[in-house]
Amino acid sequence: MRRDLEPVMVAARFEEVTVRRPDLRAPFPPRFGARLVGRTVLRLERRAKYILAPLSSDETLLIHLGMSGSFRVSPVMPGSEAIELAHDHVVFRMSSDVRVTFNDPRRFGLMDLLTPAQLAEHPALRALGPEPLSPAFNAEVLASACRGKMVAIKLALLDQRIVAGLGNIYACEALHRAHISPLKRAAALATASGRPRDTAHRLTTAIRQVLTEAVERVSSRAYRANPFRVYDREGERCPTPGCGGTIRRVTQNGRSTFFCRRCQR
DNA sequence: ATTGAGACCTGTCGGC
DNA sequence: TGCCGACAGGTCTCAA
Repeated sequence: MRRDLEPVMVAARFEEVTVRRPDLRAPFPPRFGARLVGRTVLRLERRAKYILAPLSSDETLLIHLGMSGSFRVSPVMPGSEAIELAHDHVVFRMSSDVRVTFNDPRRFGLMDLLTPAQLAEHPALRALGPEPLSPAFNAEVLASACRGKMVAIKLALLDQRIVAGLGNIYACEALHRAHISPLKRAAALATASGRPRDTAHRLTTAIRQVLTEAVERVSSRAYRANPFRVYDREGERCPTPGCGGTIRRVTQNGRSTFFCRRCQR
């Protein structure tokens, strides 16, 4: 999403902001539109699953897609009306002559406008753990964050304080690649037998792999029906070479986990 | 402090 | 065909 929006939003000005439905996950801040119009987007950054857009006003636009949010970019054609779909909640008309439309059926998404002080103190942003694709994330860091944790490793991976930006799909996919059972206690990572940190190392490597491939797949628009090895594949054969197991679905804290009991221990 | 359950909201799908 | 429950890529709050 960041890569899609960057070319049309960075260095562009908000010409017009339309809020059709001001109640997403949280209410919009006061004078949301008025504080955007006339401002320029300096950069588009991502942190975990948030997009941050620092503006020429020193405020920062904060965006989260929730479960069902999406953006679409369409050219502004002189004399032709914009197409409006169900659940189009926010429209930005930019000086780059595009419309950027936020669509979100479930309205779990979020848009906020933060002053520098609010940005620095933002509780959700402050609590985030390391970015998984940055050098700050490695086997030592992961193992140490998991030390003493009695929760299942799958749930620890979804905890944004431990690692930032992993969701249900990629937590399942990473554990499968690393051959680690999602049911194992997180603490077991820190005390795994064998070479020191071997398990944690396999997991950090797998996390980097699944995320790197996912970003590549999405930004190249090489879409397939189900590009995942285990997610939403209950009952299918495990894709691990020579495994022969069957993908199972279990529920952990109300979320589905897909894994192979045979090759994930 | 940690953990699990429920809440938020709408759409889709499978079974009867 | 129509209804109903289960489930969905996330996060927050509350209570034990």
